[in-house]
Amino acid sequence: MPTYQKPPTVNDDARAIHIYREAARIISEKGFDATSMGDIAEIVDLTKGGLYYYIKGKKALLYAIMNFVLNLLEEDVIAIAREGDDPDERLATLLAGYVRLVIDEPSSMNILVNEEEGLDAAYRPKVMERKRAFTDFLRESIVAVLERQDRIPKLDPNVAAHSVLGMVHGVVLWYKNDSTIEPDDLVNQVTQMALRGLIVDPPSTPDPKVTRTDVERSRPRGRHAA
Amino acid sequence: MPTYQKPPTVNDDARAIHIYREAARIISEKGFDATSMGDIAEIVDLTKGGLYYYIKGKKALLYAIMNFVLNLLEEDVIAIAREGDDPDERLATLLAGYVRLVIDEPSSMNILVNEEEGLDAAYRPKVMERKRAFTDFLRESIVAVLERQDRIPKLDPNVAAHSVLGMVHGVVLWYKNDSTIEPDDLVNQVTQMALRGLIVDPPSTPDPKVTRTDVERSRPRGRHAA
DNA sequence: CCTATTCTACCGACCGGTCATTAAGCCGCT
DNA sequence: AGCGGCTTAATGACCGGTCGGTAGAATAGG
Repeated sequence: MPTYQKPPTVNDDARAIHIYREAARIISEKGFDATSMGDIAEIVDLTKGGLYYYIKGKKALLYAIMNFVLNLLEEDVIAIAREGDDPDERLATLLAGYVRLVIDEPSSMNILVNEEEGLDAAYRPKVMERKRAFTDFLRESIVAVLERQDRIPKLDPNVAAHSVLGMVHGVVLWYKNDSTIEPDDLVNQVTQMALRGLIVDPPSTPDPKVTRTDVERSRPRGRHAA
Repeated sequence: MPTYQKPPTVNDDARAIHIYREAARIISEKGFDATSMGDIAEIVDLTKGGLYYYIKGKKALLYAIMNFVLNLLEEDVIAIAREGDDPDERLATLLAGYVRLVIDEPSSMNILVNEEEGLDAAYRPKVMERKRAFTDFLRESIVAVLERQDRIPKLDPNVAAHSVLGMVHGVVLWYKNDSTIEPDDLVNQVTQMALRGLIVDPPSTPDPKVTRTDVERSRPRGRHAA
């Protein structure tokens, strides 16, 4: 049992993060199953064996990526939306923040949404619970808005919530940053479309300053994190 | 060049169709890569080898499933929407038909949307072209509607089209037929939500009689079809 | 300051297993 | 007898994961 503990070097951390991000990118492109550990090793200039110095296993890697983006979701989107009092404003903030997250972290978000079957059975419930918490919050926010209107025909909050989710998740499948439309514009348009589907007279999209995703705060930390 | 053509027997055809549909179901549940030929053989009561009497290969199977649902899309959704003259009505018909298709054929639709990476490079362009044609038609239908309004801020037709697509595709991920909401209801609500996002004063959802998907007309035909 | 030891970061070979695909042959029906 | 419909068995590719080993940097001892 060594008494000396080496302080964590900056480089270790940077290397690990680099691996997580590159892995997320390639997994998002090719799919989890179709991406081999060799593929991942190659793009971070390691051999497969070397990769296992940083990564516990393929399943753990997937779980780590999902946790990374779930942290962002809770800290930078949900928490901020919770601060709002007015239901309309709250929903608008929530939606804008969520769209921004999808734009800022398309790879991880894509994986979170589309690769749940690849999760280890031991991890799955934890991820599902956190996803459910978000869906619940979104649905409640929608209900609060719908209650102040008398729409005919009645809109089922569950249908509404999932429709909005689908709309936002779809962004990851087609939006490329180099296209003609700016990220801020996209956030605005998608948010407005969703709100108009729900609210008769929606507020304008909130100021983007509060919705910018803060990557640094939620990255995976330490070796074999997650 | 044979002069005699064996007429297609009912049984061959029925068995093949059964295989396609069961395969679509299980692939949609577990994902294409995670579904082995053994899995598919098992649920249709064959051995892996026996399956190859009906199927040319795994890639061809995927391609066949996609073609099956693309045929439905073109024959039962696009064609009918094209008949409408009024832009608002046309868009409403198109959306309702598309939602209905997603509800009627969730497995194949899920595969069409989410398993494109698994396609053989030789097949991919053909599938992409047909998907693009649908997206184009949807976008044009949206443009025709938007042109009659003066919305501020301007809605990008591309953003609008893809948002609507995402919304509808999302249905497949959460809607279970045994839930409290009826399929007709769901078609109505999703269509209305999408239209409200686009149109100030949308028409009501069209009569469902014209939008019921006709499976028999677009199934894969013959041995090793596709 | 020099040497011995330990630790970090990584390599390359390899293993057990799974998978898609194919070949050869068997069985029952006509 | 012959063929359609199927089974059994084998093959080769690939994959996730393990392991022994090692160059070199860091640390400790004298």
